[in-house]
Amino acid sequence: MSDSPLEARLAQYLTLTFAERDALRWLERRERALPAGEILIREGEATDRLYIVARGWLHGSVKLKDGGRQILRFYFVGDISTTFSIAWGQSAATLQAVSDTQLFEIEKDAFGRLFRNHPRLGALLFAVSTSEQVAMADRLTSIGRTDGVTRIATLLLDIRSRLRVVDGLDGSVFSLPLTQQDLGDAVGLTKTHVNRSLKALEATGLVERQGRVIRINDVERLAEMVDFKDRHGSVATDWLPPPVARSDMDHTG
Amino acid sequence: MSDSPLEARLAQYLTLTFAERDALRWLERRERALPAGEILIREGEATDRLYIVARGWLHGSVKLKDGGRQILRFYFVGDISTTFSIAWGQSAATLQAVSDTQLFEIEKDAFGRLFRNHPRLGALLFAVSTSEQVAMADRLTSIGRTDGVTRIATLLLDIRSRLRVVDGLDGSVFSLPLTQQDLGDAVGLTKTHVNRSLKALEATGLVERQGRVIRINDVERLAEMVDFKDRHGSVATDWLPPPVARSDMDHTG
DNA sequence: CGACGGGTTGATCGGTCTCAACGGGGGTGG
DNA sequence: CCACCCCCGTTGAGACCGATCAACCCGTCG
Repeated sequence: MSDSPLEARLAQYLTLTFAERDALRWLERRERALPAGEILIREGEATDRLYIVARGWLHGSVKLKDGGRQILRFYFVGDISTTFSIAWGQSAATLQAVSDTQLFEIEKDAFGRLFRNHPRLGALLFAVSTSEQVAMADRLTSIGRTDGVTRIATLLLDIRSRLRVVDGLDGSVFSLPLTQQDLGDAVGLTKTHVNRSLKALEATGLVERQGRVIRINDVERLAEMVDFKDRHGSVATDWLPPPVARSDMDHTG
Repeated sequence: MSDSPLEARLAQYLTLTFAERDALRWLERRERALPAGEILIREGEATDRLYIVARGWLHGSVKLKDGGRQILRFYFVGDISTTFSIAWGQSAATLQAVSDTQLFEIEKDAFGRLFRNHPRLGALLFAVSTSEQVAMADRLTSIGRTDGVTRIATLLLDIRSRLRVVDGLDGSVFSLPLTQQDLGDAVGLTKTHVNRSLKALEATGLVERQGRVIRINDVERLAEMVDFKDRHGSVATDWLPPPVARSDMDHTG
């Protein structure tokens, strides 16, 4: 695996300097494979590591008092698992591979040095993190105020949109290796009702299923119907500080 | 108003250098008052500004297709309104003052320069932003999977916890200048059901109300009952890069 | 071949929404 | 200064969405 997922992601927003690209690749040295279904880290477990997704995807979840589970977000190629671990010495969520996954493992220290050596990247990562926060706010709205069909449709559109950015997914057909229970844990429905909602979605003709392969027949219309906003397309970069001069190149901080 | 709210907030996590404190104060020059109920910026409106809360509090909300409203988060003293605006040229939410508010207005450019001149602060702001994201994830869980009483109780505990950090609130009595409609928009309930949930909460004896003043009689037990986790207490700073040397002091970037 | 996990469907229950009405308090205009 | 009104809080009755409980099917795997 020679491609750098994080570099590829950030390069979508910004033309990176050689030094910046170098620094990003420097982070991505310790590679690790994680088969589908395996758990990377558990809620509450101590850690000083972060992970960059290089292939496949994962989800982050928490256990509820009543034994249930809430899936909080998904991690796709180029995402960094800072959300639930960087602000504490332990993980605030359980990270589990949805599909076969390839990861780069990095120390929090090295991530910190990135802010020091490449402040423009630090600021860009801040912006990306913020856009993810807005995406989570959208999910909050979806879960809090809309019915089952809308929640499911919104989730499908969101996942498709992410896979598009990340896998270069061209059309509107994608594999969704989640059980209906998983979907329910993500949108706050029981598996029973997820099933009914999926059926109802299919009945509109806008979505088709064949096993765990999803086809969205009319993305525009479905997005309009459920008031979906794509937050993953772009990020403002006009406010970023200039990149550091070449002579400042340095990995050690 | 001579105190620096952002400096005070960040100093809770870290001993700041003189240069860092200076840089933070440098951001807080353009002051602005906003009376309770006034709108700072509307969803979709173009902006290149951020705001630091110096006094009072606000909330950020979005309009729904059906005419409803979802309150996404609250902003307290020391918070920066980066969430809904820094990643785009326009605001993703409407910001409205809950109480009489004092703000510092800053340009996104100046915020960007902070990453350049004081990378340690940039990294710290990243960490703080991430912890807010986890707090939002908690709300997602609360709204998605729990009943009305629990949602309201969780919201009350969260607000109290924030006011504590920020206003030095000592006990468990605080003023809550929100209508029951507002509370409903925050937790995803109708005002009718907010009222019933509040009544039910009072019936447990754990919470009292007198008008819009709330008293939580037994914080521990209530937190235990609704599985509330306080995310605002601390932030890991061991991974931050070292502060810049004194000679690097500079506002212009 | 039996066990198991996931998908599907039906029946019933319950929490929340909707619709509706009323009361109180504070602000406004006469 | 009083009357009105409007917003907010409160309470009730009925409808509805999604949860719960339960059963059955199917494919896979041991």
